[in-house]
Amino acid sequence: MAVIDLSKRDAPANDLRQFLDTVCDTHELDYAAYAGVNPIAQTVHGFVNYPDEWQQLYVDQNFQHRDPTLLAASRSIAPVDWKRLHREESFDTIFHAAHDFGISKQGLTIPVRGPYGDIGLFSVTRDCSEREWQLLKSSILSELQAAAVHLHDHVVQSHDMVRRLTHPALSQRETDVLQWIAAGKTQQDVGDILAISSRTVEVHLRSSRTKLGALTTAQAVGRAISLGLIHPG
Amino acid sequence: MAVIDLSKRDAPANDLRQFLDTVCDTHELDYAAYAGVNPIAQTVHGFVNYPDEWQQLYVDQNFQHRDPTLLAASRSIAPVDWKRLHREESFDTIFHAAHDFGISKQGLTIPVRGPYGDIGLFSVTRDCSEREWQLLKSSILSELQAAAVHLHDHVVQSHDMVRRLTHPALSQRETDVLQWIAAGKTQQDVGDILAISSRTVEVHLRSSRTKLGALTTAQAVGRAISLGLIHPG
DNA sequence: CATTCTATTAGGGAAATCCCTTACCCTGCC
DNA sequence: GGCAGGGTAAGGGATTTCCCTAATAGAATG
Repeated sequence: MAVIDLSKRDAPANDLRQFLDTVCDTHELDYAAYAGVNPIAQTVHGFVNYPDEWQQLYVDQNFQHRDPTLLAASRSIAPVDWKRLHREESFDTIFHAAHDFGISKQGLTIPVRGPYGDIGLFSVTRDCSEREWQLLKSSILSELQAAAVHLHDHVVQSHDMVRRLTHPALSQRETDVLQWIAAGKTQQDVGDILAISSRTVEVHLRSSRTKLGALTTAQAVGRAISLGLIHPG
Repeated sequence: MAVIDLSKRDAPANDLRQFLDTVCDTHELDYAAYAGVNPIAQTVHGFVNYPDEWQQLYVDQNFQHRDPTLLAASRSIAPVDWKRLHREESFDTIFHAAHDFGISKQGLTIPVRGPYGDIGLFSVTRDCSEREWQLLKSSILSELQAAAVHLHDHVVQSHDMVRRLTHPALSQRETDVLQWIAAGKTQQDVGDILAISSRTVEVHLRSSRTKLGALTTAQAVGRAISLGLIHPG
């Protein structure tokens, strides 16, 4: 098994980048990429070994917000073969450009989730015939999945992402209020239930929205549910 | 939290039970177990190939609430070797009892998370020397991780199907609107995005609420997310 | 011990949502 | 054909939410 134990190293970006290279070398892959999604800050941190020019374009164009491989994988449990996305319009938009940099349309993305809503997305590509790709995939998929878990675990352990997420911390009152709102109560209802003014309820809601990075209460409810902070009512 | 034995309810569970047996046979393991945690319904769905008597005791004693292997794994990204838990008091409490049924203290639990807060916990055990265990573990870990993902994906897929069948579908427009609302847009924003009046957006929202049995849009968003009809924004 | 930060409480006024109603176009059923 | 039902679209007016401001208490920091 060709998994480097990153946890035994001081590993900022260089080691992660090197880990991607090692994965590619040992598994006959062209490129590998890791993207860590922080759902609260709405940020994506990535490490890739794609050509610098493609990397630059990708970032400049904000592709991470509409990359169908990332979107599909972030909604899936199992690995997503990009073949499933070939029909989608947005796929062509991005991979037509990627092709100019020698990046294949053949690849897959493996999602890994942590306990605080954090998502790691590990992608690899390989330019070859479809039959070769299927053979390669089936022979290395489980090792890639293990590598993805390893990678995401390591990034979350070392990155400050975890510190914000492990203290996701809605206060008791904020959780109470949001839970009742998710249960379909109005602010006035919640005020009556909790024996406080509806204006106070609104303040708790506002600070909940701020902490969750949500623009509206509806978004905050959705996010809190997906983070396991409250339950759907 | 109730434990539901899938093997006595759903038909496909027999396949899953058989899958556990296969994993044990091909990887020289004693026992395997899967527990699916549904944070919304507050239930644990499990199937195992442990001895029936142990299963019975486990359920009767509500061990799922304090089983340290499940607790540790549900907070971890990477697989948890039970060795790490041997010091804990709660571990002895349960595994002293388990030992009477021929279940080893040597094992590991692999967590897998889905996009809606759902967690799958896949555990395997093997009674052997520690050195043998380490060797076995390193040789099959990645395959076990892949198996865990496969299991959880399979379980969630079949449950989703059930939920989708018993719940009314939202129309395309309703889904569009609700998805944008969940992404933090206002009704006016959504109207601009979809090139319709904000009043029309409101009508779609209202019929979404009606169909989902929700009193407010926030509740509808929460419910739609938990039903997998839209994604958290 | 002063200071800063967060949690909790709340009011006035602007902004957005929500309810009721109308309208048109489909699709399916008697 | 006629008609019921659902999807889509929209306006007027009542209700609710949201933003700004502000006070108090307790915990953490220096």
